[in-house]
Amino acid sequence: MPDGKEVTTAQADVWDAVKSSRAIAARVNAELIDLGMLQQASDDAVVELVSFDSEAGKEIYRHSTSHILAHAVKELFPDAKPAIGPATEDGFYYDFDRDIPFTPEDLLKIEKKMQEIIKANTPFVRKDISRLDAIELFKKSGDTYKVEILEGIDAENVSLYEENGFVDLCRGPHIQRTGRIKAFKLLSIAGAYWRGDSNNKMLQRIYGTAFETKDDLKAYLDFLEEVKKRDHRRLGRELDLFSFDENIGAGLILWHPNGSIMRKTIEDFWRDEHIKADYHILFTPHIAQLKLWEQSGHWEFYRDSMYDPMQIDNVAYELKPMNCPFHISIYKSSLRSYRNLPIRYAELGTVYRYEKSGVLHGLLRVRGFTQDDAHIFCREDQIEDEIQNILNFTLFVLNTFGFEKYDIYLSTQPEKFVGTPEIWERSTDALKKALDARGLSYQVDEGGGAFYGPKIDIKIKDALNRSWQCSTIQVDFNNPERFDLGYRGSDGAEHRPIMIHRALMGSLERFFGILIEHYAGIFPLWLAPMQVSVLTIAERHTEYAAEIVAALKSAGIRAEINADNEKIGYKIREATLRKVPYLAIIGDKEAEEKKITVRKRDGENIGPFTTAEFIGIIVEEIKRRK
RNA sequence: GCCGGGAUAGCUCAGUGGUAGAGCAGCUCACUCGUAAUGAGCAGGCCGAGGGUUCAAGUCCCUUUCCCGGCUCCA
Repeated sequence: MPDGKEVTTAQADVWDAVKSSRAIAARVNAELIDLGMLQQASDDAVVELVSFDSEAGKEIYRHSTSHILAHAVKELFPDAKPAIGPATEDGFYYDFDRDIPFTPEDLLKIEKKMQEIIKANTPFVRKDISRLDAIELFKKSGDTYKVEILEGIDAENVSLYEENGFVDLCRGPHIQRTGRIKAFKLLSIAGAYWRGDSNNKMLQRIYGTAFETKDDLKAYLDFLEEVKKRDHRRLGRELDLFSFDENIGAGLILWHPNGSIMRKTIEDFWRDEHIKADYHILFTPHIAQLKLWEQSGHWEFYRDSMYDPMQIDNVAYELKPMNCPFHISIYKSSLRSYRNLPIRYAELGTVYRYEKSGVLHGLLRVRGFTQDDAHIFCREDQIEDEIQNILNFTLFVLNTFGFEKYDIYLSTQPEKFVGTPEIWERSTDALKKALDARGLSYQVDEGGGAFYGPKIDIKIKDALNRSWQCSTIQVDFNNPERFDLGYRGSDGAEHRPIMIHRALMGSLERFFGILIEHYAGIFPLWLAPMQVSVLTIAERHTEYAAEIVAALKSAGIRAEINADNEKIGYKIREATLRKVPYLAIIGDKEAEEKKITVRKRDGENIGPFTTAEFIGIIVEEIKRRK
């Protein structure tokens, strides 16, 4: 039962329970079935009712809505061939093959037709037939995609669901009647390859979502609105942080003054903390000879997303897509002994990758970006300690930027790999131990490691509970081999070091985009591009206000004066829209008492303070980075 | 890269083959004002770029750049 109660299938009891519940389907002996099939369950079966509250329930509910969508499309556009229509995490979609593209107006028509189908409240009827009969049936109706699916199914029998004359191939289960759908909305139209393969035909996908109540649907649509409001591309323009220019090129970012000062703040923090954590900060070139990436193997694997090499003095040069070969070269610039290890090199290294035009997306997917990269060269026996250090360091950095929830994944040896199984086992074990030592729970992605070593990925959750993968820690057995790295051991012999690649933010640009959305542009004081705006009431206050700004600036605070010929309400509004954390308001009272009245971003008034008191408060808050 | 939709003033957008518009922002002037928009005036455009159809193109057609929603991809 949804409430956790289990009952036996004395039919009458079960039906009473179903009637008084919001059940959508049932799970009998762990198998999901239609409610209508409950009668066939044996008396000793364990029955659980599945409602919309469960993932399975949502999926069935939304999948049924997608059937209704297909039914409506079929009625309105008989030339459209249905392909597949599953539920997704927060909705559903259905793919159709049709020569004429659907328009937003079509969507409204389809919604209307769906309402009619729901209102008719006809039952979903399951039919079990042989696979071959089903193929015949769909061949007759010209449903070539269904035929193709059936041809790929490895079973004697399949099930069909029919609802008021509309038949679809489906494993089920479904809701009992179309009237069960209480709230749905079609959201968008997009292209999608048949079976997700870019060699296949492009179909038209209609996205939608469905909920059990109108209120829940509204809450979801409100959430989508909130996502839109926080869109870093929109806030990036509104807060004048960055832009793109058609004349410069797709996926190439222009950092405006406001964005740049924030980036500088982030970079300063990053570099300072790395130096404290015994990393060496590096700078390396943006282009280098192609042979470096031939040697690293990147050219072989990622040629498609690397820019074409350029010929310079008859030598092929390449815009760098990765920083590792440079760090490796620095490692190799001197003989290393076991006493030197670990050596930690860190760089905010800007790399260029040719991303397909269609995937570019604001700051989140670009063609030029800066990795907060580090490479650690260590002995095998140092891996565990190093990973532990990195984990602590990573979580500290993520916390500082306001991310406190994350999912951690450990990826293990894939089918194709370099190195020996023994070293894979030992280092994977070291990663596990490091995670356990920090008391971090994680999921294991079996076989999900890169060919060159196991890795730990950390996905952060933002204020809207959306997941973003930023941090990655990867052990590398490949590059030390390819670049013939060595160190002199205590035994006097030459040994091969292990490399650990690691990024905390991943890409500075992308992380910045995520930060914008996480904070909705309302940045904590230490990051805010303008920290204090000093607003004058009238012209005669300009002089005192300028004194305050000068004092704030000399204390390292980002401050400005707004002595414009405007009313105070206007100035407050203007600064509030720019999300300036503190507004100092200067009028006769303040000028006379040599004090400052302060209005916080949320509208709260504090003070009055002397300039020194106010500076103390601000500096302290900046220091705490909260 | 693929499918679909777009690009008009700094921003948000209207303009269905016949004289390029609005609001906000900007500038000027007046008001010197106490916690989210004072009023008036002015200026602002190669209608993304290139080609074509037409007496006439922001509007129709082709090419191209860039953007948006997805798909595929992401060291």
